[in-house]
Amino acid sequence: MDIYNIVRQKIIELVTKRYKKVDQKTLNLITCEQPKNLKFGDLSTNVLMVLKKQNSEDLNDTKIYIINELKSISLFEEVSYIKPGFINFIMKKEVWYKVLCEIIKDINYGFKDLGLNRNVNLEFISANPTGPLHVGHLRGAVFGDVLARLMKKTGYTVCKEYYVNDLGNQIENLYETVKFHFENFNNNSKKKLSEEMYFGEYLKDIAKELINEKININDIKTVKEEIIYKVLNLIKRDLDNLGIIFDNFVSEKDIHDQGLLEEVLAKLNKKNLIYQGVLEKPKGKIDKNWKAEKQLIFKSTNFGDNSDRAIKKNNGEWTYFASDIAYHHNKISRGFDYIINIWGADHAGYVKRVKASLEALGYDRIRFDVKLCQIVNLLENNKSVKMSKRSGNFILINDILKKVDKDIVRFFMLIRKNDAHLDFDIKKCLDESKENPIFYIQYAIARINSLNNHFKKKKLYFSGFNEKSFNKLNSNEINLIKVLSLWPKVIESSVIFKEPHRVVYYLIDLAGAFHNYWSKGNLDSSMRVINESDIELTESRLTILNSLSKVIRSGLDVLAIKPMEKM
RNA sequence: GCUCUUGUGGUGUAACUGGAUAGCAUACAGGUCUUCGAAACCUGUGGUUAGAGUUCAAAUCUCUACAAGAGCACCA
Repeated sequence: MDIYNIVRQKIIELVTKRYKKVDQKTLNLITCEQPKNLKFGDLSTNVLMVLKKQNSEDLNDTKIYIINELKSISLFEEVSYIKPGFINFIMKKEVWYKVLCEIIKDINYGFKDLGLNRNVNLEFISANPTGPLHVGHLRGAVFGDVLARLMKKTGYTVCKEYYVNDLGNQIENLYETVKFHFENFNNNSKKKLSEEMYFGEYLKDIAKELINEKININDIKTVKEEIIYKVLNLIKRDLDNLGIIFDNFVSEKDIHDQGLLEEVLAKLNKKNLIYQGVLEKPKGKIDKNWKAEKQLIFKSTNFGDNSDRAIKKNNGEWTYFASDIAYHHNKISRGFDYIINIWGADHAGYVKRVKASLEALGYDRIRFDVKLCQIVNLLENNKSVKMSKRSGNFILINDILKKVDKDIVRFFMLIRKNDAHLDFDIKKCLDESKENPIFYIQYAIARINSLNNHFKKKKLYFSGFNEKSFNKLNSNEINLIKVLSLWPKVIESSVIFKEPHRVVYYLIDLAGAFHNYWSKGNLDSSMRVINESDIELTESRLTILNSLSKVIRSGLDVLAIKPMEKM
């Protein structure tokens, strides 16, 4: 039961009844929400201000009409009109009783069907299969996983997908590196890895395994496959340790082998969007190696891109972009009508060209959305840890998970909105104090558990929670229900805007509301939850707190974090 | 040069996508445990980069300036 939505629907009904010609756009502007400041009531709507914009006529009659109609639906204690044009409502207490009953009853409280079974392909991480995952992948990993969880719980059919770039120069280099280790494993030659090769002990391990498997290192095709398979297993191990399971891994090589690039090129060619030409020299950084070369080019500027983009290199090989077009084409032909990609912010410049390619292929009905995650700044001992590929200085996810529990890592990855920079401070994660919001949230659950235990120990007996016992509650308790009533909206906006951090912030708020309530008992003993002389009151309070605990658990579950029953 | 992000108290950030007195944490100054868990709570100081515009209403939209970050053939 989303009380705000119920009232909103009612208002929309009233408006359409009175103004037959009112359009959907206007109706969408009508809001019905809990005001930030509760002195304006429990619920507030801007209908009149929205209508005023559309109609020049005097709205006094409308105002009276709407207010009277709303008064008659028996949800409200009071309906009032205030200055700029808000209508504010105060709920009857029994409404909060009903809201509470709903929260108790509904196992999926807060999760509405928003997706209508829409078929979503959610691609994230897609780190190259050249090594285990490192800190740079962490944020996108958690973001994607939690977004998927949210969408699955709200009626979307979600396929979590990982795109494996198992082609190209990097794989050559990977092969060369392993071959190097393979050949130099037992002799103490002083040869060093060359510029292009990959650092990291894991490749020595893989070389050793290949030696043990007695593989022919010059059987390039088989060896490459074997290496990719092994590295991918390292990645899967990391994912597993983070609690992330993918539904599908797609190989770039497969996309090539299936001839999808040719297929896509033919389509674009048919639309006269392909030409042989020379791209302009890029501005910005000066690269001495740059040469003007004739290439096969896609006219992406026709679709809002800043520059046309090469499809084939001068030597006739496909570009990375070409296989990406084919890959997205492949996603759509597999029946997905909603495509979400989660990329690092360094890929921002890539968005336009992929959008352009989809538009060019005529997929304008497909919803395509890219969420960019800003860089994570890893802090250790208050110093920023810089990573670089060349020096082999990588902080692996595995290293982090040795120090910090996965649940805490997940939490901290969502403590900022995706497009804000994120400082990830290992010391703060380990801090078990009020500076650490995850403990603040967990502490609320632990305290509520503790109350339940006390109640049991005292051998008090439940008399059965009902409206009569509910009526013993005061505004402090009702306020907790008001916070709980926001949960459906938090979920909805988290999903619609793809901003899972909202769940985190809500949980902090909710825990705050609880701790505040609890502490009232320190000053005023009548506000202590357990009151042996009034079982009905005690029970009503526990009912609310247990619902609160339930919503916190439900929120933690979205983040895939285990509740701590005791701390 | 161009494109994309982002500018919110001293610091780190949120704001129901345009709503009413901008929320939270930290820092700072005070206060609260013989009693349900003080890993908590309460009170106070302090903020929307600057300027203009649109609007009944702007942190949010538009323009200009300033500042920070990322990207700009091929490679991934």
